[in-house]
Amino acid sequence: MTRRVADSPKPLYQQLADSLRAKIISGELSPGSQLPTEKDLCEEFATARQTVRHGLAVLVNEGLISPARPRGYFVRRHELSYVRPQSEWRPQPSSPEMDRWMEEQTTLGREPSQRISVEIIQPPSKVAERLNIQPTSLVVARRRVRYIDSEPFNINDTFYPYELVKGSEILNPADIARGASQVLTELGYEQVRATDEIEARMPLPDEVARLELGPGNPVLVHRLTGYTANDEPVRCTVNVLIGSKHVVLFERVKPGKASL
Amino acid sequence: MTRRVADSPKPLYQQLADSLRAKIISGELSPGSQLPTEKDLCEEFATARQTVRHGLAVLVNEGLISPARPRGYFVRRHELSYVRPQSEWRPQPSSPEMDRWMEEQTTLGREPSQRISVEIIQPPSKVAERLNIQPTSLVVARRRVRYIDSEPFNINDTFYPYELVKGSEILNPADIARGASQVLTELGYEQVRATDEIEARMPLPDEVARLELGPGNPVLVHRLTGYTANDEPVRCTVNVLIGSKHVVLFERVKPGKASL
DNA sequence: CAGGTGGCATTGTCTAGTCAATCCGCACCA
DNA sequence: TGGTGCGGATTGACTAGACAATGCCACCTG
Repeated sequence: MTRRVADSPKPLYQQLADSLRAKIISGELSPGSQLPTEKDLCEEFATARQTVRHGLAVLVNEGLISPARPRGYFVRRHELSYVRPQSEWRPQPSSPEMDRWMEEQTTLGREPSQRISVEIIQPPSKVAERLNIQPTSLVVARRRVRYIDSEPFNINDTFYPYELVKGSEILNPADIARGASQVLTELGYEQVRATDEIEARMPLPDEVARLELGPGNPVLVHRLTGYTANDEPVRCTVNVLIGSKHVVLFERVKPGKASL
Repeated sequence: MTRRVADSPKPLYQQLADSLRAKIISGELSPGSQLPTEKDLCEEFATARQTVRHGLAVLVNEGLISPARPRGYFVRRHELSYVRPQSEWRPQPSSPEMDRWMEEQTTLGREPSQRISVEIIQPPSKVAERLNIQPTSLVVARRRVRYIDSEPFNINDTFYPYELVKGSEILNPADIARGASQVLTELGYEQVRATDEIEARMPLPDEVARLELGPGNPVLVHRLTGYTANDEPVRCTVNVLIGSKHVVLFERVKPGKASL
């Protein structure tokens, strides 16, 4: 038997999703609060459990709620941190122990940590294009997963043409306090120009694994290519940021106008 | 009866999703091609239709496939257009008939169109913050939905403090060929500085409606605030870009280094 | 040949159940 | 007092069906 009326074209699971979504957006159900259980919703909407689950799945995939088995469904929290790509040109961090990101997060009262690994590989095609090299030539991939309060925060993979950085500190899978771009400068490849490409998509399986993501969690992909004064690309960084945790911020001044 | 073996902890619907996802990523199933029907997959995986549908739903929500009822499921295409926020400082468009975006798209051989509406409202809280005004004061909201080849492409809503622009051309819900920021300059509020904030999230219901989005389609939100030489905010633009169709591009030069 | 029309394959919605997995708290025992 | 184990509530996985809705295509009709 179908409980849908001819006049109401919307399927029941959509009505359920709409109803709960409205409560979440209006704030009636605030972040962190618990939703009614599936059983309760079955009774409220006089329907089978599968239909209720279908409606809840819609909201899960919209990133609005997440199930915490077997405690129930909860409204998700969204706390955004700013990412400022331009800050890489700023003065060096004061502490020689930590890189810029670690220092920033510590200042904000969080507990940052990161896992670094280094590989020598053939570059992914998008990276090869941006570094202007053959896909068969070698690059050094410096891969980082960064954590805050032991929760995954973002992925930060930087690719350098192998010929440029061989034998340098960059091959060492440890923190480089003064920054990898400082090392590049010392090697004679100062990065004076950069392009930033930013896109949004759903994560790939390996990203899901590395960032421990569930459904309804898009990622912000920030691809940064750095060039020398001769317009030679020296590095390509691929940042994969969890959408619900990051905002990327740029500041621009009209050409010809005095900057601050 | 459960067909899951004790050794294989993955549920069947995940195995199905993994199997098809691998074929899509490897290219065995190329963009635009059709997947096996639900019935075929039921036989292949020896399972009930609901389980197959569950597996397919995973891929739909990952943005990899989309169902075209009743023809079957197809691998989604992703074609990205570049968005360059910095180009607003560039010389004016040559044609007096079209604004910059329309002209760019026409040059690329596409058929752009847009729907413009203007309202005078109280600003959303995020906009009020950025314009540094009370949430109860009035703003002019110039709303645009842009289409390419009659498919929705992005949303482009700009908010101006009402006091700044009242009586001007900006209240007119039509194309402003020389650009709205030129009008602001003529009114004595030249925008010489801007900040860009970019985030990724799943779309809200009104965005789903305006952009005709299905599941698995994250959006890129680009929030642009423009300031005068006195650091007064003069406008706040909220661009909602369909993730699978846009890349935002910035170019930077290290301070103190000569630009091109 | 143009236009309608009906059948068919396919996906969409929904039911009513079973059994598994997980976490939490409470009762019980040492 | 402190662990320890058990049970209950809840979500997760899956089955085997029914009927609706949609778009396409082949066929019939004028």
